[in-house]
Amino acid sequence: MNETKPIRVRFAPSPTGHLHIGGARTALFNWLFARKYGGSFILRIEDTDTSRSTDEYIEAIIDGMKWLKLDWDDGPYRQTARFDIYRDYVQKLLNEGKAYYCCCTHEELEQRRQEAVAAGRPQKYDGRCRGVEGEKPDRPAAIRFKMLQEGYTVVKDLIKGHVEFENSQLEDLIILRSDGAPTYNFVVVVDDIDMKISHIIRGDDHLNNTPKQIQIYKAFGWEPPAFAHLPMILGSDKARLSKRHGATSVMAYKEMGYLPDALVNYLVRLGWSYGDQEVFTREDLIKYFSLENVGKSAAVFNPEKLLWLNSQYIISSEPSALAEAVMPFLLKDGVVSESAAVDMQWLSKAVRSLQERARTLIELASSLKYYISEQVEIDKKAAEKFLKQENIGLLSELRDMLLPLEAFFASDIEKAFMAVVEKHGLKMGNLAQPVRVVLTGSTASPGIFEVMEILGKEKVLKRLSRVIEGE
RNA sequence: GGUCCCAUCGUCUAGAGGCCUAGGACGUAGCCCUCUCAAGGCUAAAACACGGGUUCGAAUCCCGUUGGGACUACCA
Repeated sequence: MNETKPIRVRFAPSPTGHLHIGGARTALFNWLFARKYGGSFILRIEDTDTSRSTDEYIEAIIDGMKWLKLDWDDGPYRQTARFDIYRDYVQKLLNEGKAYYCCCTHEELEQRRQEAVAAGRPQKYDGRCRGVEGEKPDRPAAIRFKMLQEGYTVVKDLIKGHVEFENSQLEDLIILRSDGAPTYNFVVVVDDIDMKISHIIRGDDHLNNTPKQIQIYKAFGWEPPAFAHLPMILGSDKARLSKRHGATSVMAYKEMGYLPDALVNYLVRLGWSYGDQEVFTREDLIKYFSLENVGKSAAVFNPEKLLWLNSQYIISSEPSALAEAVMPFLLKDGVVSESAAVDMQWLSKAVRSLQERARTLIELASSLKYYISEQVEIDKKAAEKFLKQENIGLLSELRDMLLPLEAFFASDIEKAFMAVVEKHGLKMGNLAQPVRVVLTGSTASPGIFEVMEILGKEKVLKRLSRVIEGE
């Protein structure tokens, strides 16, 4: 890449909302790039729009980054803390005649835009204040950057390739608002130079901003960083992903019981691939990641595939780690009152039996209920189908066989169970299903002997008796 | 409207001119396994947007058309 400059990349969200799917993917690619090449990953909060930015959203974004385990080496910087720096640079442009005061009001600007639309002309600032350069006017004035109008600007993008823009299409953009706050296209340039960013990896919604920014770099005599514009993430209707497509906040996925590694794995495959491989550890990703394998076209976010990946991560998790991860969900549901009250070794065993049956931690917690709770609520339809009178007798016989058991392992239980089955010339399922309904409340569960072992003799007998006695 | 980007199964993608009878994954359907449900295994249906070139040969290169998206703020 660049032989001389050290690799430094940044994620620069504006705190006007939670960390969303698109932002997280941008952060992830930057993070991977930094980790891959031993560079630095910088977090910079772009809060120059003070009317829309909040401290709560800064916290929310940081929470999201932490949950995804995207650690940064430098920052978070806040642009509102750097306004003096930006103003100095604005002044410099002013002094050099590369920027000018503009007294056009919002209303005037808006009116001229309307007229341009009506006349079918390009909506571009007409540059009327360009002529009246000089000292600061008495009226409120913004400061515009004098955009070069001749020739064209080339963006050499690591993903999109060679992209040309005609300079005459670029307008004199406002770099300092009349209230003294600098604007995005200006501060982003100053910061990326000041923070010695080597590669700007961001969404391709910024591709059109890039030639404007390149002109600002040039006005200062700065060498721009390398650019890499990532394709967008779309909703199912191919429109830009937004709230109406469902959950877009990263933390919403935490609450829905997704594992951060699963979400990271899903996100990285949106626009990037490594042959036919679908599941990657973090180490894999760092090892294999490359901007060269990033695609150019937008990707539709597919919740089904994310769900599948999550199930894969749940299956391959350590039961003990999963038990820890599911605890907040058990507490939230009131299944357990305090985590200290749970035997984690036992819980891990219960979790292990459910791993390949739960796609999210919520599903896991939900199934765990029938292991943990004292009694179980029996599904009405399941009861109608399997708890008929003739089955109650079988349950009673099974209870009699279980009663004297001293060891209550699956193998012991199976012997008792099979004795009843064989005595009546039944099939396994004839007894397994009624027992399953009694013990778990539903017709679907892990293997019945395993369920019984995990529940333990006491709970098993209690639940059987409750049904046999018809309470 | 203008500027820019993009275009392989429904979706994510492999594919860097002959390895393509277009591969994998999710989802869907069927079968196997089986005490249920999963997981797992096998199988199936499913795509190179269209039209012109270039070439002995094009999913791959070029042009156009169409379609989608982004930007077009004193938002970022």
